[in-house]
Amino acid sequence: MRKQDITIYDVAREAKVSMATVSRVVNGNTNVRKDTRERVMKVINRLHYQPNAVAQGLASKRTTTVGLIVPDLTNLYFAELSKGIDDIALLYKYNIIITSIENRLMREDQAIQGLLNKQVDGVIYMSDNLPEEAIEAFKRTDTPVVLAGTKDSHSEFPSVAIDYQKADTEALNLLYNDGRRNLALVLGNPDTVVSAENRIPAYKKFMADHGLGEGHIYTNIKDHSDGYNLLSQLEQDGIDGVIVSRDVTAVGILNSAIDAGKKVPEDLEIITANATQIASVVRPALTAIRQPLYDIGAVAMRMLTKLMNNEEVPEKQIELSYEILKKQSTTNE
Amino acid sequence: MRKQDITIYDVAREAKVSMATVSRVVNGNTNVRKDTRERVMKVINRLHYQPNAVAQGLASKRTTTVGLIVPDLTNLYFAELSKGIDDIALLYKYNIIITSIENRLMREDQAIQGLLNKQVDGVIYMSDNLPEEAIEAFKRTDTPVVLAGTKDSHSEFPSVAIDYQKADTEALNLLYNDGRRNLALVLGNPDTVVSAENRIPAYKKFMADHGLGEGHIYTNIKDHSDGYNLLSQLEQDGIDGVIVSRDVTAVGILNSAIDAGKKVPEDLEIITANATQIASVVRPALTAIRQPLYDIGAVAMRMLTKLMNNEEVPEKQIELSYEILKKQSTTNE
DNA sequence: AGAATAGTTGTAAACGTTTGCAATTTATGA
DNA sequence: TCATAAATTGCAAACGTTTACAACTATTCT
Repeated sequence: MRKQDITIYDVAREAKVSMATVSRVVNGNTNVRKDTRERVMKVINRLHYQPNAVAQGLASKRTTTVGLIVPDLTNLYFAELSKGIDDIALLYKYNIIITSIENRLMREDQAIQGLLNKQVDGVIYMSDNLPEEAIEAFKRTDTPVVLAGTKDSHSEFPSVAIDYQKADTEALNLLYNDGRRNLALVLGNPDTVVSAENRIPAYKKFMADHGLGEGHIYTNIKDHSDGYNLLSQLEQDGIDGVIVSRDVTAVGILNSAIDAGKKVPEDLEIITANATQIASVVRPALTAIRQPLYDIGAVAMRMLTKLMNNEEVPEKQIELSYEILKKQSTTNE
Repeated sequence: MRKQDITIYDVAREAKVSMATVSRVVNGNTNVRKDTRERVMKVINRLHYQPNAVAQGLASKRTTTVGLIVPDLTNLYFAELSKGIDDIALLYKYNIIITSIENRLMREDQAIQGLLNKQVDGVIYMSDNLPEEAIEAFKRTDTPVVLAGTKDSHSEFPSVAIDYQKADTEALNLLYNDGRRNLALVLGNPDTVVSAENRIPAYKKFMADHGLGEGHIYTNIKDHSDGYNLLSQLEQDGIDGVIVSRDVTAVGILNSAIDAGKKVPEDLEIITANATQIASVVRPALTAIRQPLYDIGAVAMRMLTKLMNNEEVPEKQIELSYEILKKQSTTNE
C-alpha cells in the first residue's frame, strides 16, 4: 500500500525545517518567513505532499466534515435541499457525510451516534420529524445541529424553514376564492412536527373560520400509488379542492383523476405543498407552494458554519419566504 | 467542549484492564476471556463509551468510509443509484462521503484528491464521463474505485452498468417495428464514454444497417427546457421517433409536443434511455430503457467492499440486465 | 508433578498531524 | 553597540486508537 507514502516528516527533512514549520505552511499560518515558506512549498509540490485529513482531525479535533441526515435520497425535496447545503459546504471546504434514515436496519439514534463518532463538526437534520431519540442523541453532544426544511416542537434547535401555517392558509384561501368548499388535506406521516403542529392546525382553523365544517384529512398517503388510489375516496367524500403535502402524491391523484376521465382543475383543484421539479413537468402542471429549497439548504449550512466557529448567530429560527406558484391545477382567473 | 470526554483509557481504568483489552472487546476480538469481556462491556455501557472513529482511522488505516462522486444530487438517475449504494454501505457499516462535481468552484481532480486525503477506503464514481484528470488522480493511489452506471474507455476500472449498445439498438428496433423511419438520438454531453462509445455507434450502426441514412443526433440537450425547445427542430427534420438520453429531457419534448397540439405516440414516439420515477409519472408515460439503477448501485458497492478487503473479484466488468418498459409514448400493438 | 501448549492480558510503539512553549534569530531603538 | 522586543523556528507532548510482541496464566498431556 502506498496510500499515504509521504508525510509531513518527509517534507520537513527535504526542506530542512521542522515538521512544525511544514504544518504552519500547510495551514497558512503567517508566522513563517517568506523564503522559508517558499522553500517548503517547493518541496510540497515536488513530493506531491497531501496532508492526511484523519491525522489532522485527530490532532486538531476538527474534521471539516458535516453530517447530513436525510430520510430518503430519492425524494427530490431532500435532494434539492442537499444541493444548497452542498454548495455552501464546498465554499467553506467542508465535506459531507450523508446518512439516510428511512427503512433502515439501523435505528435513527444509532445513525446519529455513528455520525458523531466520526467526529463531524456539525450536523444538518432534514427529516420533517425529529423523534425523541434523535433529540436525546443530539443533546449528549456539543456538536451543533441545524434543522433544514423542518422545525422542532420546542424550538430547541436552530432551524431554517418557511412559515408552514401561513403558506397552507394562503393555499387554502386560493382554493376558497376559486369557489371550492369541500377542501381536503392529504398528508404522509401525520405525526411529524410539520403536519401535527403546522399543517393540521392551519387546516382546522381555516375550515372553522370559514364555516366549512370538520373537513377531511387523509393521512399516510405517501407516494404516487397511494395518491392514485386515494381518488375514489376523494370522490366519495365530494372533495373539490385538495392540498397535498408531497408532489409525487399529488401527481398520483392527478393521474388518477385524468385516467378516470375527470378534469383538473374543473372537477378537482390540486395544490402541492412541496414543489420539486416533478410538480412542474407534469401536465397539467401543479399549482404549488414553492419553498426555496436550495436557499433553505444554503442558509442552514451557512448558519452551521457559524455555529461550528462559535460565531454569534443572532437569529436561530429563520423563516424564508415562499411563493404560491399558480399553475394549471387550479383555476386561472 | 465535552465532545469526546470518555476514552478507552477511562474504560480501561474502570474495568481494571489495559486499553488493549478494551480495544479487543470493542472490536469483537475473540481473544478475551468471557468474564473479562462482560466486565468491560458493563463499563462501556455505564460510561456510554463510544470509540473515536478518527483515532481508529489513524491507527488502523481504515476509515470505514467510502467516497461517492456524483455529478448532480438532484438528478434522480444518480439519486437512485446512490440509494442502492447507500443500502449496501449500511449493511457493511461504511459511511458515505458524497461529493458532487458539476458547476463547481473546484476542479474534479481536486475533489477526488480531497476525498483521498480524507483516507476513504474506496470510491464509487458515477459520472457518465471519466475525464483524464480523474483517471490520473485515481492512479496515484491504491484506493479501489468502482464505476457505477458508467464505463471507462479502456476498462481499466471495475464497473457495473448495462450494455448500452444492445439496449439502444433494441429501443431503436422498437421504433422501427412501429414503422418509424426518421429516427433521432437526443443526447446531453456527446463526449462522454456512454455517448461517444456506446450510444452514438449503436445509433449509427442501426441507421446504416437499416438503410436509414445519416439520421439526426442532437447534442447538448440537457434539461426539460432544452427538450422543450428542441421540438421545433425535430419537426423541421421530420423526426417521428426519438431516443432521449435523459428522462426529464424526454418529458420536455413530450410536453412541448402536447402544448403544440401534437399527439404522442401518433405523431412522435419517444423512448427515454434513463428511466427514473419521472418517466412513469408523466402522461403519456414514457416508454423507457429501464436500467436497474438501485441494483447497479448495490452491486457496485458490494464489489467495492470486496476490493477494500482484498478479496478476489473474478468479474470486474459487470453488466446487469435492463428491460424495455413499453408505456404510452410508443405505439401499443 | 512438570513440561508443553493454548489462551489471555499488558506494554509500548506506532499512526500523522497540531500546538503550547521554549529557544533561537532578526529587527528596533537609544 | 547593546539591550529589548518581535519574529521565526524547533521541541516534544498531545490527540485516541490499534497491534506486534512479550509476559503471564490456565489447561492439557504424559
